[in-house]
Amino acid sequence: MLNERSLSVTQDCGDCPIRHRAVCARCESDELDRLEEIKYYRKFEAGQTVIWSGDKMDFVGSVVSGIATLTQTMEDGRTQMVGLLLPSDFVGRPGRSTAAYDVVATTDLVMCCFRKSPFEELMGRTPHIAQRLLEMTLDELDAAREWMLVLGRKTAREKIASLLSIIARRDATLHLKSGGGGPLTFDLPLTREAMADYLGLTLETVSRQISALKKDGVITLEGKRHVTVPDMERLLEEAGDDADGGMFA
Amino acid sequence: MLNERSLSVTQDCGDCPIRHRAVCARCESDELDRLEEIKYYRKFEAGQTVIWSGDKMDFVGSVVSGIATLTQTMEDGRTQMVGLLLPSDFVGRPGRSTAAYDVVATTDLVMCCFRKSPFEELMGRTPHIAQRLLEMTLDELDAAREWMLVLGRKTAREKIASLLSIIARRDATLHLKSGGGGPLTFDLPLTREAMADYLGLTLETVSRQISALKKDGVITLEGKRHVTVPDMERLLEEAGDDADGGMFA
DNA sequence: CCACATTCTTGATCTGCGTCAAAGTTTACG
DNA sequence: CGTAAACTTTGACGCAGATCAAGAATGTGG
Repeated sequence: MLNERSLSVTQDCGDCPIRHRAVCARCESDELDRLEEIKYYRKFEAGQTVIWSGDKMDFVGSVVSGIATLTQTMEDGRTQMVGLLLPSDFVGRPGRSTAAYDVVATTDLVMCCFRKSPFEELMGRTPHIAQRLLEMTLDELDAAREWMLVLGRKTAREKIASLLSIIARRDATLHLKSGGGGPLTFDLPLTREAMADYLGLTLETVSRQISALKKDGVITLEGKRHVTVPDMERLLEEAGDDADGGMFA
Repeated sequence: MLNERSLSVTQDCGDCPIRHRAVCARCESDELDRLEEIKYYRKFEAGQTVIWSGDKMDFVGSVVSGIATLTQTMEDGRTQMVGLLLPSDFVGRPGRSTAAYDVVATTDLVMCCFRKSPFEELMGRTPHIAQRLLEMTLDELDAAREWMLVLGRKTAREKIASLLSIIARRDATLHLKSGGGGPLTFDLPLTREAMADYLGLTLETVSRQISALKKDGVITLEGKRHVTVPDMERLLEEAGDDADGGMFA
């Protein structure tokens, strides 16, 4: 999910997504990569569903490129996004055989998968992998809890600002831009509806609040998706975090 | 946090909370228990703060008895509970030295703690512990995501019903009551305000919705805290989950 | 280049929940 | 046992965000 640690792993991983440093960054071994026989790629087009909640899931894997979402849906159709999967993020859990969420590709997506049972075996033999996975899972747990605050207590405007902050920060990390005061620029990888599902809002409210932030000079829009943030501090204030501490401490 | 797996561990643990089966349920070893020199108990009274967000945290540990909450607070005082710690639940994370949340005892609380660095060392040597911790963390992540749906998409009434369902189910598990149609009975371990903080509501709304559920015969109240659920299916419907599947599938 | 589907914006109106206020109930303590 | 503190309930009212509705912008395939 969206958080700094898993992103810095992406950096580690460099342009070599095949070697699973995301999972095995700390150990010098390449055991995972030797497991050619249980490793395979899967490609998805934007909009395709990777797996449905409740389906049998006989693999685990990580995102190589593209973006996927994890969503939960109630019978009456209300949906809540519970995670955003970025390159290097891991999906699936050892010890469970069915998917707990719908996983949907929002952009074209490449995943690198391992058949589950050999992976589990490997994990039993290789303490580093379990430890690395634990670390990543703890990061995701922190991100999920961060998001609980956003969902439970923030206003619509703050929610939008929080999401934009996170995306801006991710992009800054991915592209190694300076953290200093200069303007930041990025593309929204999500439709208004997907943003609404992430934020627990309606797409109309998302649209209105983005317009409001634009009107107030917090952001600039070029087209519907390309965002410029002239002053990151300002955006963080709008998000309800203190400028330096808080969410990104 | 509140979920079935960590609770069933409490069962495993029986009345022997000192042996950390919660962490080490699968392995036959008792390594953790041999580490007397790094293990110590801490007791807290209801209302006491175990640790403040941002404080240095040089221990990890699990709850032996009582209940604690994890909360996040914004500068302006808005607070969101992000986790409920029940007996056998684990606090603290290997690899991080400061607390990410306020941890507060809501009842009298006993925790069994380990100094962090020896624990981490042990974890490095003992794959089962890392694996068990991973499993517990994944359960917590699922619970957190479950809660994101509650916070983002459910109505006040559904939120209350969801919380009551979870508490009822936990109690049923702890006391090994039958899952069948009979009435369930339990005490609320939280004030209205704490419930509000968990649900992203105000305490007034919590109070009103509890009154409404009482009026509609979904629950019965004796005093302010003792709840009877005549028909669990009904409560689950009110929570917006299908009666059998959904949240507790 | 045009038709048609998506996605997005904006407006008008409605409503669930928050806010403010007051009083009732339970618990704790001197 | 009596008084204060903490917790809970209930009411009146307002507002943030949902809902309903209509277009505008953008993209896509023929």
